[in-house]
Amino acid sequence: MADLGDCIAMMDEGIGRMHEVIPHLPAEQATLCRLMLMVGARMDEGLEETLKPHQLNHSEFLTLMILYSRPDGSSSPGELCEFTSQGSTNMTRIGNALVKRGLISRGASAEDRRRVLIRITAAGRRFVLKMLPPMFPRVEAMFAGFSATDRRQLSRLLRKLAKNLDQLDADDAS
Amino acid sequence: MADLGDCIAMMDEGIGRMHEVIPHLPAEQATLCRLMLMVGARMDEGLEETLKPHQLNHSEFLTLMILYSRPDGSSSPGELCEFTSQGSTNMTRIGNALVKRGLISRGASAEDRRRVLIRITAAGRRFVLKMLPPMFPRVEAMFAGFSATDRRQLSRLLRKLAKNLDQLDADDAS
DNA sequence: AGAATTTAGTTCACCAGTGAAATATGAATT
DNA sequence: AATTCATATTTCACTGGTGAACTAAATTCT
Repeated sequence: MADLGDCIAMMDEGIGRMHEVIPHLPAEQATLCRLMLMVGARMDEGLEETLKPHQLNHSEFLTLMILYSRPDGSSSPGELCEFTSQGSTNMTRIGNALVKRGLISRGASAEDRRRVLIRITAAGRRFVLKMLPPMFPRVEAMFAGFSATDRRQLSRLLRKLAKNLDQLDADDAS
Repeated sequence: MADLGDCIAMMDEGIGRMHEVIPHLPAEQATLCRLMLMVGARMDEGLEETLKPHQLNHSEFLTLMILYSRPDGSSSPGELCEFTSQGSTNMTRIGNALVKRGLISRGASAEDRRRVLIRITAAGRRFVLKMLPPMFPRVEAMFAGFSATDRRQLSRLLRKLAKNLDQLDADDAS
């Protein structure tokens, strides 16, 4: 796998040269944009790699974590789609996969029988409790050398960025 | 498309509840991790959306931009793989697509005939110069409300995070 | 020089995810 | 009761990307 540092160096040079040719290019913002994309993608790859031994992919993992973190351990496909940013087509497949492994159960809701009720099983909970702790050291190592202030700042800036992105999406839609 | 703000609120609650059950969970780092993944993914979606009218996907765009930003406008598949973080298989397909549209040219290298020389064409340059400027407002809007300090901080923190990720990958490999 | 190894790219078969359309069913509105 | 709307699933065709096997050229090692 290529070094992120190298990719970043390449990008800095590249954007620098582009900026000379296209003076009104917002170089600083473009750089931040590319940084986010690169680092985000690399984190995703890392996570996917971590999950592989457990035979899970990112969206299955996320689905399971949402269910686990729910007070009642349950949700509906639609809601899971929303919070995992997955399409319903894919959520059906994710559900199939997790049901087959016995980590979740799927049944019709009592009140509204259009709805499907998805619930994490006892085995699912055990699975999460077993697979999660070994991931902690890696997550901590990612932020090695980050002061408490650094972490607060990063959190603040990412949330601010998220808000701007939501605003952009809202503008597009209208 | 679901609101990022909602997803983030969900995550904050979820990680909070998990933290009660699993006290040694590194909640702050996990939150930062998820924030990066969510915001990164959303930026990726936005970019993909922006590129769709031009019939390009992210990796084709990136490939083209790297070539454009090169002093001599040329590179090799292997090098492009490295900096786009793509596999060679996929780079072959990207090349096919861009050649078919006349945006790049592909030929055997004179010195080393295993190598393939990829070069952006005049049409490719015109294409970039035409499609790029309309993207600037969006990039600027992403960082609306970011002070100069905010931007510097974010850049610093992302680069730091990148360094840690490289370190982790290096450790894994050894 | 000749064999073995390494490097660069391509081809092929596959997987994960998407978007659209069809189906089914229940809920809400009138 | 009929219409409209909401929820979920399935199927199908498609995109983007990957791993494994393969080809060809160059480099290294006797």
